Amino acid sequence: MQIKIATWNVNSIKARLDGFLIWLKNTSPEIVLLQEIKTISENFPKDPIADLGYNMAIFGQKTYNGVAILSKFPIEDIVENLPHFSDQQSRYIEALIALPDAAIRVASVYVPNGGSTLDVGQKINETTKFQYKMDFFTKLSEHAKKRLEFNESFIIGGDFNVANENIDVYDSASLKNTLCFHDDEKFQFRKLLNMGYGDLFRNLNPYDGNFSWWDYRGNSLKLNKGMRIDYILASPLAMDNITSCLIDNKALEVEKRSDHAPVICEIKI
DNA sequence: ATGGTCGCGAGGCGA
Repeated sequence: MQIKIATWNVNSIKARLDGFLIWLKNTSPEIVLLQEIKTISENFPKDPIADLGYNMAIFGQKTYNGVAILSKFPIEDIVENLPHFSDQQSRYIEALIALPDAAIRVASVYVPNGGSTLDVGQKINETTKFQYKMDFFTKLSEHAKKRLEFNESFIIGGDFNVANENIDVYDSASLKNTLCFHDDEKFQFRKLLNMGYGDLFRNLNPYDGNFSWWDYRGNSLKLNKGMRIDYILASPLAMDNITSCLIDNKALEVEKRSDHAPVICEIKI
């Protein structure tokens, strides 16, 4: 069988609900990894999503952040938060999806934005936010490394808040070492690649400079001044069975759009 | 231009 897995930073599930439900019905992924749902779990719009045939694992938070996993198949072994990281913010949820004749582990991750980089003249709390981002990445790497010992299909999708290569940003020269394109952030992200996880979009589309996020400000989407900061990463075992990966820009052709586009992959099971 | 535009929640913060 072949299944479709999508990741999407929706920037509030409630503000996005109408368009999201249409997209969900039309796209019909077997598994959806959501970030920035911006609601506590109790207020997540479960009913209309369940009506479309989805089970849900929701790790919400008031006002900010919040991640979730939707699945047409049973959701088991749910992990909330990165192990060994006492996080006040809801940014990581992982689960085992029980497919008919197999299982696949998936995670939805929302890496901290970082506030600003450690360049000269930044405020103390801003450097704290950047350090929090670095710490989060370190714990994510440690956990991802440990998961490789399972030797199973493991998919990590989400908003990593870093563009990895020059073609992943609209102007690599002017953005050099700015937030989300800083060498320290790339180093953290590349640790995941170097230990064996594959960046699906980049592996299947080596030269495509597509973006996944555009700032609401400055008419960025129309000018295509974006960055590719949303990824689907796959463990080596899963990597061998990926058949496609695309960024679904059409999902942003709605009145109330997110500032992120979904990323969708297909995998043979 | 130390701005801009969203979402949350009801003023200012976070992105």
